[in-house]
Amino acid sequence: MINLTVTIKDIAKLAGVSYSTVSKALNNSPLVKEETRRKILDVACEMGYEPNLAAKQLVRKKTDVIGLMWPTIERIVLATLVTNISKAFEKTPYSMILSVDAQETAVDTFRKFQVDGMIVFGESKHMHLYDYTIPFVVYGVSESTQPLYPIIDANHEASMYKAVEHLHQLGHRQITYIGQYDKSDALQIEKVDGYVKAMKKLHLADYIHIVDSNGLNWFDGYSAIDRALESKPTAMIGGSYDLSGGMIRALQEKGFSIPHDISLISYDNIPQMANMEVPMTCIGVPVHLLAEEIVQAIIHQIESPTEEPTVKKLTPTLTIRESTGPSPEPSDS
Amino acid sequence: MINLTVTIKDIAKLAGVSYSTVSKALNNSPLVKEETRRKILDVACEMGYEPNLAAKQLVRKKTDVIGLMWPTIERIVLATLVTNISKAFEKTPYSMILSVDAQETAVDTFRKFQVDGMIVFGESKHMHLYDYTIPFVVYGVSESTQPLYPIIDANHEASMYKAVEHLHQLGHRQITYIGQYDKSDALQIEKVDGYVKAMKKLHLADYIHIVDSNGLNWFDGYSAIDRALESKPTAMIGGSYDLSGGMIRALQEKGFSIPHDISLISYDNIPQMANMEVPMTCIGVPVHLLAEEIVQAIIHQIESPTEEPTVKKLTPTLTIRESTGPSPEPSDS
DNA sequence: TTATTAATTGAAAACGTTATCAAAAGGGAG
DNA sequence: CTCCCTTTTGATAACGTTTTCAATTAATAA
Repeated sequence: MINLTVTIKDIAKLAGVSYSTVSKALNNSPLVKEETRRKILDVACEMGYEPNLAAKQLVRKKTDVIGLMWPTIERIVLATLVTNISKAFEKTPYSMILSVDAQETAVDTFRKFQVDGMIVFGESKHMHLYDYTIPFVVYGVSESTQPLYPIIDANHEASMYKAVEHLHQLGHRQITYIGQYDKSDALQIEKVDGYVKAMKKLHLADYIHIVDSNGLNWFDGYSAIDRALESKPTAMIGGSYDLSGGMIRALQEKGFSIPHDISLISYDNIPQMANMEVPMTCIGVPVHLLAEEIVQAIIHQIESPTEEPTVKKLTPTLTIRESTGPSPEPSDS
Repeated sequence: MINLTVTIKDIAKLAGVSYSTVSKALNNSPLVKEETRRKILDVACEMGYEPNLAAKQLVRKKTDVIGLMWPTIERIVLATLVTNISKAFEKTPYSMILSVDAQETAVDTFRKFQVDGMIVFGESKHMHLYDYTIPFVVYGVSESTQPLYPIIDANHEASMYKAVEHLHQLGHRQITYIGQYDKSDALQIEKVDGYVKAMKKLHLADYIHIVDSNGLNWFDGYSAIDRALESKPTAMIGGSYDLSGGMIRALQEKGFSIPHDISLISYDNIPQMANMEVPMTCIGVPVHLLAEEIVQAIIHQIESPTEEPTVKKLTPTLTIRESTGPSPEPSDS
């Protein structure tokens, strides 16, 4: 049982050494003899010692804490990423705290806490985070030119290419895309563009069919199916997790068997994809890798802050499960 | 612009006073003359002074920070509550940090940060949070006997009564309930029980009709409508926000007009209810009040921790919007 | 005036660490 | 046995606050 009232001095007394030696021992300094280190550690453990973060921070001027700004908590899309980032931090000396406040408030809170760095979801045009001196990285912003801050993002174009390519290799030609086509949402547009480019590259330009789901929720996918079926596709790509859930259900209700009659690939590479009504083949950067990269990026930014900011586009993975199979039609194209 | 390198001593030098006086001035101590206080505050403001939390914490042994444990971040139900709690804290001297880790990890993190208190969502049977010395309150646990820790919860039975009563007054008799009936989920069961009790109390026992939605998502509500219509109801009560969204859509697709043909009340009292396809009449504790109560409870718990823990059941509010109206049938019962 | 009290200010200790040196102990070599 | 060098340990000064109590100043009464 941890006891927060035990200090380094108590340990020193019990171990019969000076408290500066205890400090060194606890920080694995090479300056202390192995034997005494062992003894000190034993005593510390026995007393349930837990270092006082505030005291440490006061002298080190470092908190080993990173703040994650997530003002749009109601939009669940990022929840899985957040938990994965949290887990990724466990393997590092850093811990993470989360703020759900508006960006201005959040950055103030983090400054008060003196976090060593920040992770920012999306971009806020009205804020100049780089005016502050806290290192930060941004996730999920499309920016190809020289950025003002380090950006981590998935390579959506490459994702779409992999999806189309996979279906093409299985003999599919009529591959229909269902997703949101909202010009103000750069991320969605990038997916659509990626789909179009990939189809063209694979000489499937004639088969391009984009169905605007008018949203990214379950029911948007469910109700887009009728329009999608107009092109008599043998395969479909769903633009996001929730969307694909609705698509599966609608197809099954109409008597289609997946993947026998129609193959399905979904965007977003999260573990939940394996637990859907039909285990989903999906593309995208696996969310635990994404988390890992984001964590690495911010730590790098903290520890060598001088470098020029770069955009890091992560290579997506195609995760093949049971929702894709060979095209039912003879591929006589 | 805030400058974290400015200390109390810098201010003292510039203001021509001792740094202990500065400390008092900044803490609004009555021991310092108004005139000097003013001057010090001016200097502090001009220099962009921000107190060092670590130093403060070291001597005060208090952080003014409260930790919120929310391990099931993927279940969005509580997101609105979290943002409201966060906002509620803005009016207090406390700030909030969030941990999405498993309870064991979360409590360790919070201990390290030396939070003054914790808010726990739901209960974890395997953990004895009261073994630790940090004050905490629990939200959303049904427990009527003498609890081991302070509990805040909505009065679900009273909620249901208000809902049924409202519909009854509008002349409705056949009031059908759609919700999850999962025996292992105490909260859902409480709602169903509340509905049954209310119907009986209002002499509507013959009209009781419970439709198990087998879940709490949008589509669960959507697809439960057919079964609900079997009893030819003039009114329905939906067990949660998402559920009600699906119910509205299904009813509209079938050509029912709300509230002309069928009245609808939803459980959960969140602002989003006003923005649905049909602005929803709803019951439940308004989420901002709930947040307020939770915040008050943990602060109380911190500041007078000796009292016996109690269960606080909050009185629900019926918020009437456009989804309820008079029964289309003559109320000749 | 001078003594007495009240209002204001300041000096210094404390909070629990880390970090920097100086001091002590140990180990060879001459 | 002494000297020097290496290893290990310990004193002490920070870090930026709050808090306690002593010291000063101002105000009042005698």
